[in-house]
Amino acid sequence: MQNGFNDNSILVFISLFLLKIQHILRAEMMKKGLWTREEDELLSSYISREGEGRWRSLPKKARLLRCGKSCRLRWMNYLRPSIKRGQISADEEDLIIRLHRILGNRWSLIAGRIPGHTDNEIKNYWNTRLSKKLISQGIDPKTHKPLPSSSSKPNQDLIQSSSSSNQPENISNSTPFNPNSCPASDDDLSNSPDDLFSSFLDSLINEEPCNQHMPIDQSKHDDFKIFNDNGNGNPMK
DNA sequence: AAAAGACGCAACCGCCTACGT
DNA sequence: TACGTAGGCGGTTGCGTCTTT
Repeated sequence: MQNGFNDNSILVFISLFLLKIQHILRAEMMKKGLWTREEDELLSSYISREGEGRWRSLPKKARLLRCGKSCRLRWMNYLRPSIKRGQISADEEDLIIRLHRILGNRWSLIAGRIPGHTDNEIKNYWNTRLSKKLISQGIDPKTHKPLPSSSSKPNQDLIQSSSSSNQPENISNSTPFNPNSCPASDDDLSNSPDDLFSSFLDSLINEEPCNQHMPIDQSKHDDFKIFNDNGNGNPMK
């Protein structure tokens, strides 16, 4: 070739082009919408054989016409054996409200403390029931403070906005979690940051006084970031 | 009985962080 | 350091079902 290209480079180019076309066609063919029983069985049996992870390559290996994200979501929210998929009890409902008052819309963190229920399930439950329940009780579901007395009746604007991004007022901007303070017991002194965060949450949920805040070492605990984020639900960089 | 509206929930989308190269 | 990929999260959408008219 005189212009700088040889046969090999043309072949490479064509191969890459065909791969791209294949990729586009596959994306176009991806199925959306509700999962069928057959798809659930394919996904479950594949994960039971190969385990979780590698979601992007999973659909092809499991012979599913779904994107990896869709497979992961289906497994995490519905097919995992640990999910109990039942009615949320009154105790759990109370816990969700307490946790939401502390954590805001951090559904995954809330779900982490409600065994057998997923973040999506709790998010839906909050948006469809609990927020309305609080409004009917005269409580602002965003701030967990009493609504203005003039609007004690359910307010449609509030109902609609209650699902939008919000932040807990009482914690996020005032009292950050300090892994070094307020151990629940002497044993906690040797606990991991996760345990300490858990104890911290427990103390907040139970409204125990915790006023021995010490200088904070944020690097010791990832969950600390939730109290210092940028307002969109994701920790600050 | 049928149409319209409301509701609940599964799933999608876009953005982010973590991690490997 | 920059970039690409995978996984995770919260907000939103859209569809099926239920209720009301």
